[in-house]
Amino acid sequence: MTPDASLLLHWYDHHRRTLPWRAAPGQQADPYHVWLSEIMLQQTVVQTVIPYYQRFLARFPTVDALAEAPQEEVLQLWAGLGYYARARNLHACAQAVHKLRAFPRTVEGLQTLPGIGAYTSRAIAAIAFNIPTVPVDGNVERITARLNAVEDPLPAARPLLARLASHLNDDPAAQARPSDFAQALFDLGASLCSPRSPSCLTCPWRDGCLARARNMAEALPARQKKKARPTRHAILFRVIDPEGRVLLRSRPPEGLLGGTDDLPGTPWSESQSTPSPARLAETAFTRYAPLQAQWEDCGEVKHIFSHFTLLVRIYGCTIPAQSNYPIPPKHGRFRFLKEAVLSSVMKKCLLVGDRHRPVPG
DNA sequence: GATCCGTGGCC
DNA sequence: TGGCCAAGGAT
Repeated sequence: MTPDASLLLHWYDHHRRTLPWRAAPGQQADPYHVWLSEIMLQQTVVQTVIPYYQRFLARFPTVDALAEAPQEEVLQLWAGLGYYARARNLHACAQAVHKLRAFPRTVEGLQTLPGIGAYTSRAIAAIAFNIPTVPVDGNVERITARLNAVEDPLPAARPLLARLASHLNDDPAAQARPSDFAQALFDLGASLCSPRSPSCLTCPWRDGCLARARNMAEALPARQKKKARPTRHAILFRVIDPEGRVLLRSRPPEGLLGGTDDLPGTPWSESQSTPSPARLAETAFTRYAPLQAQWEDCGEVKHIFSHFTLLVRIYGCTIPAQSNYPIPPKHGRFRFLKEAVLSSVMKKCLLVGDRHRPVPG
């Protein structure tokens, strides 16, 4: 069914959330602001994004400023947000837009840019350029699954939900305010039509909603069961120099935590092929330690990634002043914390325990 | 279609 | 505690 768009827009006019990247009512949003926020919001909640968004905008007021910045600085500002390919693509996209002199104003044109896919292209087109299109994110999938009582599990139901969602735009009232309509869908999904305990009683679309009629809103959309997360183990070494710097490597530019810095140590092995902890430690000290030292156990860090759990044992040592310990470059170089690009997992690894810690920065 | 790719909050 | 989920994209 196609619900009444004017009911949703009326609700939105009274319950609209104020967000840093949103234009004031009746105003046109800045495409740069919309794009930057949408990239950050991919798989990331609003409250996490807000401080990052503010820092980015303060440092890079325009897309050209972002394009001209060194990638290292972009990554540093991004550090902690996760999915670091987004930062790489963000930078590449800024440079492409800089060359084009402006953001493309069509869904197809936007989608040719790095980091902009089916969802983000439509979000920018609708919000920044007022083009009548429905961006289908997790919110819109959930709303659509409930309106139509679609019981097929995600992700297989995705094409069906996208097709159904596109019909939300059939209502001329939606096409009259594409930017507001898209954002109204997000606000509805974030507040009333939430994943758990949806507030159907006050929903502007309660009357036509099949899931509500069948009392199954909370159970939708169904999802395919995810397979269990394996555990990987590693031993990492925290070497502090007399100035309080820490020995850090640069990770390869692509792949897991691409472009961030990390502590030297063993590979992050699968638990299957992992020898006993004692054996792993022995191998670590002889094969992977950056130097021979009296290693002190600084503790364990557990970190959950999207597709595996990491258990890290940290061993630390502090190099005495006026001494010379040659360290092969493959183990990294000494850096102050503020010079480093630190993922959340590495921040944990640097802070655990109370000895052999780098100076705060 | 399936997999890889972070992080933090919630119950 | 552990599983779930969030304004997805690239390969």
